[in-house]
Amino acid sequence: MTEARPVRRQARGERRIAEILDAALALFAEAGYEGTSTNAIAARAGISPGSLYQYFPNKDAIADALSQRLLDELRAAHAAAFDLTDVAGAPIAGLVSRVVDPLVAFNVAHPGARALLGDAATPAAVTGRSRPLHAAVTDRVTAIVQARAPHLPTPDAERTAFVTVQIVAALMGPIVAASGPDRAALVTELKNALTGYLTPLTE
Amino acid sequence: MTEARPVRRQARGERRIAEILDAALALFAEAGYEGTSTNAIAARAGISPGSLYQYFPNKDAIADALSQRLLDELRAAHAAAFDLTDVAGAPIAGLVSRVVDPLVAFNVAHPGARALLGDAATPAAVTGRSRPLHAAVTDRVTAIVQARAPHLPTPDAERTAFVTVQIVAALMGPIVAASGPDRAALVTELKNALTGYLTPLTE
Amino acid sequence: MTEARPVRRQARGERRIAEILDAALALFAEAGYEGTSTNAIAARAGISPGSLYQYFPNKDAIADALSQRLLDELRAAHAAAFDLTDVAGAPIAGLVSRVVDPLVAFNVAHPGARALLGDAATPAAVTGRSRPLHAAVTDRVTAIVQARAPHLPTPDAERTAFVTVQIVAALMGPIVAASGPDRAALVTELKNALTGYLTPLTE
Amino acid sequence: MTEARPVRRQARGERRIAEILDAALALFAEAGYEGTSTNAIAARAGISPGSLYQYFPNKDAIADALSQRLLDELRAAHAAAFDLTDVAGAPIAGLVSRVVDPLVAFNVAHPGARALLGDAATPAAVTGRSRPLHAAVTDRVTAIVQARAPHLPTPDAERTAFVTVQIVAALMGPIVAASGPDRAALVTELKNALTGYLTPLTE
DNA sequence: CATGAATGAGGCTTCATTCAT
DNA sequence: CATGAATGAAGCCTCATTCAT
Repeated sequence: MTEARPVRRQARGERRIAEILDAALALFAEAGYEGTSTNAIAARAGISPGSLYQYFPNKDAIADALSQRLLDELRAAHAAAFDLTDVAGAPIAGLVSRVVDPLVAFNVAHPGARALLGDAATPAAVTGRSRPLHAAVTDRVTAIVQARAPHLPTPDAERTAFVTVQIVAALMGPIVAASGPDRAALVTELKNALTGYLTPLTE
Repeated sequence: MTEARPVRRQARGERRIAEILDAALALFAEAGYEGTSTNAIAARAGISPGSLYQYFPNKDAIADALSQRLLDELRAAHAAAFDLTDVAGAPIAGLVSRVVDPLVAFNVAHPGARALLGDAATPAAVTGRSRPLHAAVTDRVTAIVQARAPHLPTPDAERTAFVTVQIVAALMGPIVAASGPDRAALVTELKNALTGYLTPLTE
Repeated sequence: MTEARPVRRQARGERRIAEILDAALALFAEAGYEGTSTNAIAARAGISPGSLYQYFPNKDAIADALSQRLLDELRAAHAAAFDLTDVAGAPIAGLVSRVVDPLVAFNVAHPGARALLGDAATPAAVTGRSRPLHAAVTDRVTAIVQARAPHLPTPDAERTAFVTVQIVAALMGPIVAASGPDRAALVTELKNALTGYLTPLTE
Repeated sequence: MTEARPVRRQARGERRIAEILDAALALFAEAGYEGTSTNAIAARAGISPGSLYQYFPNKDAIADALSQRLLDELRAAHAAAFDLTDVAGAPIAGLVSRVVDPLVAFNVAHPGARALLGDAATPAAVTGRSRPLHAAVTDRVTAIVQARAPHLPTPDAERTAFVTVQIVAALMGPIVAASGPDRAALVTELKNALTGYLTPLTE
């Protein structure tokens, strides 16, 4: 019993954090980062404004923690769906599917992730926050590109990965927003675009 | 005297409006839409806050008018650089260049257009504002797609145009932000991506 | 008429500033610096919180401006009541009266000046604000001390002035708070203390 | 078992109280009364906020208890260093030293006492708290004054004591804040001032 | 039609205090 | 009696918008 407490306490704390991040994620998705007030996050999380600050020192920290959480989830999801061992000679189209499908699933499961993925289009300087999600995904894609096209100089691989991620990010919003058949169609387009873009690199 | 005035007044009014939009464009580029205050716009435009509201009913209206103005300019620029008459059998790569180059030139000339182009990634619901620029560009691209691939059903052509525009928009930010050689490299990537994406449609 | 406006405008602005400072002075006197909210100052000044910030960038600036205003008034009052030309051989007791009386009159006329005079006892580090009033008065007293006791090394004169001002400041609160006869008695005590302290320096 | 506990409990309680007051004293010295949060006091005392309120009903009560404790300590220190039996015909300068030295020692040993000594300059009405320390010291000084100048009417003796204490308090801050040689110089000045002030009373 | 002072709601954050465990 | 999460009022400040001049 005396041992159970810290656990339960800690558990409660982590649940609270999760609730706050859930609330923030939902609101960021609805109104963006700037359009979401900390009081609104607290209210949505079912706590008082003061409580919010027991878990996060300020609004930015919430966004950062949310980014981190999404990043972890994304990493886990992607790792589960994709391993780098058999990339070598695989056909591009298949690779693209294996990269895109988990990403789409993830984003559909987490609408609002995009608000943190941080408008690819918006310079970080403007928002004042970094975009760890983006960077992490780009790193991952760079690795895949280099595994598949080993002859490509690193800077080129990085640029390719960057462009790829931008394209994916650009279409993820519409994909998430679309309903069943439209979504599938957009996903197909995305894959076609990526395949068309990446195929020449390996020839 | 009473007859001469309206003209001059109107002229002055339009100049004022242009100045306001110039100011807004610059500030949106620097700090984003939310990060830009109407007072700041007025100050940059060299007028008082009260005067600003003589020309625009609210902040959103400024963004809308700016979108419209950019749209007009873009349309004009694009029309000057591109005509639809010889699209029929032209090679895709060339077409892509003819579409992309003026767009890049336009965006480089108008950094900040992107703040209005409205983060392709950000649903209009979030910003609360529509994205006429985007829609107009998409229409234009749809026309080109249909001219080049007449057999494509209209919905497909529209989707293709949409995806194309998303891709362009997604890379325009980095392109504008990049310096000389990096910018050129990114433009090349963009063209490659578009060419890779669009070529299969005509086969 | 067209010329009158800027003047009236400016006049109104300065009146507003004066009203704000009056309100701040009264409230600082009642509740101290920390105990006084900017909203309270605005309310007492009969304006909205927002208006307050049209004239001052933040709370500290109000305190600083108030210090400056009090300083100016004090300087004027003291200059009017005291000149340095005949200090040389004057008897200390008379000098003390000539210094103390205007100060007392000033502080009685401006209760609350003390809140800015900045609790001699409170290190500036704590309040985060400097104490220009104090410094100015000390400078003035240093000058008088050096005029009366020319042989005194400067550091000693400065320390003497500092101690003098501390003593005056320490008793000014009670003096201002006291009623007629008690006040007079305290003023006499203050003068006696200063005379007793300063007389040996000139022998 | 039930009988043994109360003692230990009480002992522990007093130790807790002492720790809280220690923490409060340190923090008051660093940041002043208003600048010190109860949570900070609890943290510094190594307990939880809730526990703090088990010992004190509110923040003011902490300050009051601290005042009381300082008062007791001061009384003890002073009683040890000074007895009233031989005051009668003693030279003023010596008396002053015997009063001032323990006070300085005490304040140096307890920086932060001043925050409670309650800015001599700040009316109690402002802080909302009384100043028992001040009152007690004044009583003590009144007794000394009356022992040394028996002919002085009580009200005069009280006023003299009050002024004396104000002067001491006014210089105690700078004295505590000063380093070695500067401190000594200030202490000398303080003694000179008091001697100059008090000597005439006995003639 | 210009001006710029005025407005006041609302945002982020702190903190004295309470309460469930 | 300890804990520490929870509370919510209040503080400072910003900004879209209005209004007197």
